[in-house]
Amino acid sequence: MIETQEKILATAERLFGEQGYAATSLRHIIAEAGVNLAAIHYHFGSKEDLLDQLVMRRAAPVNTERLAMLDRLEAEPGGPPSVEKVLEAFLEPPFRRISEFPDLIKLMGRLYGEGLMTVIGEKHFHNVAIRFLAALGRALPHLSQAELRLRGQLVLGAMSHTMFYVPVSGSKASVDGAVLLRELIVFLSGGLRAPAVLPERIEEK
Amino acid sequence: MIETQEKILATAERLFGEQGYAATSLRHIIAEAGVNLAAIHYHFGSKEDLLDQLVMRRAAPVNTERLAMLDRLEAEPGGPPSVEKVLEAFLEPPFRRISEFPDLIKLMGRLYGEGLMTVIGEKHFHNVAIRFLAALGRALPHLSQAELRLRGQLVLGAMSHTMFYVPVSGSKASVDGAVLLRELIVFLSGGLRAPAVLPERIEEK
DNA sequence: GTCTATACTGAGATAGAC
DNA sequence: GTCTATCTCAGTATAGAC
Repeated sequence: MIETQEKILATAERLFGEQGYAATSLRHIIAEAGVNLAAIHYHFGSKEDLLDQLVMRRAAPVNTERLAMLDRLEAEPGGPPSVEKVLEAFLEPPFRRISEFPDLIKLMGRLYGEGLMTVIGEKHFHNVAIRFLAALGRALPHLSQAELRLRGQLVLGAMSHTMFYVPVSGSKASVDGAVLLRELIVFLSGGLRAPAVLPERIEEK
Repeated sequence: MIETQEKILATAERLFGEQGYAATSLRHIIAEAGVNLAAIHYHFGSKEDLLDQLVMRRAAPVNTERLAMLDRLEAEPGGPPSVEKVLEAFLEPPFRRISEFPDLIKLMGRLYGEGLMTVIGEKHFHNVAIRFLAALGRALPHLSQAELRLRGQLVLGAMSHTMFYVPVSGSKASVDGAVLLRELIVFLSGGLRAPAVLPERIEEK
């Protein structure tokens, strides 16, 4: 069946989001999906490859949107776009999807800490990171390259932690995705605009 | 031997920090420590309990220092301590130890994403979080309780991501712990001081 | 091309001998 | 306190049925 792949993807997406990648066994996935264990390896190769395809199925359109929004911003006259605009182009596409794919968003947040985002991220997000870091640099000329990269990591940290930890549609204090987005943009642009503290260049490579 | 416990703790601390908790097997630990597999379960109960004890052995003095620094700040005359001072009391104790325990610091950063900090954190860090959130609230009277908690999460996200990702004594662009500390304080206080965006109270509980 | 049955290796955990 | 043997369950690999 061609539906086997889809059943595996949908079930794995849900279980990974609910329990995390490491805590979810392939046998749990196949039990809930009603497929055979070997079907996963036939269609996806390995557990890690399943995760990769699962993440990229949702993340690819997000990255396309991010770059399109950045393109539009940079085509506007009046100098380089502001920090807030750049952050919005980066954060709005994922956070708009929180209500539609809450488990997937939470999973993405998890992956940073599970150390898996290093692998997946390097493969699929590198060009996005380059583009946005450059745009941030033009909006923040007072920062050196080294300090800009450092602060870019802080942005990623706050973003991924938000995706994972903040209850978005859960039981307790649920927070709207749009509210989270505004909060992140205000907080992070405040941090990015702070004065430079690295007076000179950090040792490179 | 009483040294068995210590050998296990030291080896596990190193391996967990290098490879992460999930990726490190007990059999790998015992091989490098030169002890028997069952010794881990005898002395620590389980892999997760080993992690717990290992983390708290280093984190307990850090938390004691944090609270002592906060006590001193709040005893000073002249109104509530500034955001920067509160952040320094929270961040300086762990970041000062980066050169001494780089693996442990990296491990702590990992744990947030591996979902294990929720368990360990709730048990051992709750009182610290309460105290520092209250101190931040007094320094930031323009924020509602809900927005304060939200921004507190962003602080934790940036901090843990920094502990995990930023190369501190590694191969590439190594960054000094003191530099990271200053960068974090400047960035996070800039974010925390940003204007409020939640006009009213968020649905509670 | 798809899927199933089964086996292999390595994981954490535990009971019991010493 | 320590160690051997063993249990269950994980991810993976493959032979072969449809």
